[in-house]
Amino acid sequence: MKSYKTYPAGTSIVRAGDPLDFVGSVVQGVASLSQTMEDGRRQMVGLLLPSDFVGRPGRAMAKFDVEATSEVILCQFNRAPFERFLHATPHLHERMLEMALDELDAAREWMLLLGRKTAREKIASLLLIVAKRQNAAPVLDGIGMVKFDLNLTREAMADYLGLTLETVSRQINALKKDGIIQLEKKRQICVNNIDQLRAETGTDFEG
Amino acid sequence: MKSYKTYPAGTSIVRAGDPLDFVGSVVQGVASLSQTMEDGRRQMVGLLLPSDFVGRPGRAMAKFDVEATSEVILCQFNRAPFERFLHATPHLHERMLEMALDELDAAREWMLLLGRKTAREKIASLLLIVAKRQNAAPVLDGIGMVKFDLNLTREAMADYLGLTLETVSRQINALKKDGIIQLEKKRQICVNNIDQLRAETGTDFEG
DNA sequence: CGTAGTTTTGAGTGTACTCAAGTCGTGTGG
DNA sequence: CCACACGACTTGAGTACACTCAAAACTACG
Repeated sequence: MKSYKTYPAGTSIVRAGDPLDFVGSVVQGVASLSQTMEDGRRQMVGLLLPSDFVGRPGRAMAKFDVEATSEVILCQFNRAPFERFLHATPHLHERMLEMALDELDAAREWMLLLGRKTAREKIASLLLIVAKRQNAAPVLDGIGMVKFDLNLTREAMADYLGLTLETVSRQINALKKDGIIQLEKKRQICVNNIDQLRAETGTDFEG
Repeated sequence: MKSYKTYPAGTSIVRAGDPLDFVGSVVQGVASLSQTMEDGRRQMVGLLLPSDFVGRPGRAMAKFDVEATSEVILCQFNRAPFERFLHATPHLHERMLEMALDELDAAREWMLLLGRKTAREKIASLLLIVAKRQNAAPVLDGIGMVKFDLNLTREAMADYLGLTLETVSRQINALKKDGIIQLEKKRQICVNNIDQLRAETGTDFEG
């Protein structure tokens, strides 16, 4: 019933429309949930980090693509036995409801970003979110200096933010030129002052 | 514990940040769930039609604005007794989980619209969604002629689609000039051929 | 008939897109 | 060890789609 599986970076975990015979959760790595239009336009609709749930109980068909952005370790459960267990454990529904509602809130905040924020605000918001999730404690310190890895290509960021990869590149370099961030190794971001970054997101909390 | 309340069109039902002491569901009318930035930019993150749930069990503070777009009748439950009832009725969690997951899917499809669709595709998608929800059966008939009311101002549509009201107006009139739709009374839409409209959405299913 | 709200239309602008070339970094094979 | 190739990233020039600002037309209502 339960198994661990490793997916190399860049590979597909599930494709939209495929039968989906398992559910699971991310143990390690970064996976993305996305949607693609016939002409190739792509929109990421979720960033799956460790502890995030994959799949939907009660649905046999995948609705979105799931891809391993970095190498991903997934803890998988076969769907049928998992659902029997779910029904035998009423308390679990409550926990899953909590998780679904949290994701729904996050999706709605993302809608504000996609619909109304400028390219610069989108980039700043993404950096702030990733900084928060990867590095929860230091964000709160007084000086506000934070360093973290951004395990996403420019293209993945673009798909997440509803931009082109060129615009992502230009805006990241603009933030760097303005002294908001520093780049050490292309994918490693150093934020000098987290409040300064927050001011660039356009919104107070989240971003 | 349970009561019905009527909100006139254009009034606020809940404001983000306010204490929220009830949950409920829409009985009649159209309400909107939205977020506003300090400088006034606004993004609708949900369209609440009859049968849709309002509020989040377990949270005392509203995270989004809820407004009556048309006159709205809400069936309300006080939060504390509702939550006691929820805990005494484990089966209810399952039902609420289903609803939350459906909303999450809808939110994710909306993210594709906001991030990647053109103004024309956005309008066509909105019209198709409202047509489906208000008028489920006729959408499926052979000829594909559908008539329905669009109880939204141009501004509300703009906030939902991440556009300006001027762009909404221009695109609606463009669809009319191209013979995809007809306008009877500004807010009443007549779709000649639903498949033609679907072709304008950029995606297969939903829109 | 006048006023306020909504919608349409016009003209000009700007942000992000497209297309294209060039640079950097890393891994491979001669 | 260097040459090369490949992918990721950067940078530039030109364009287009949607935005902004402004005015006019339509609607509803007192």
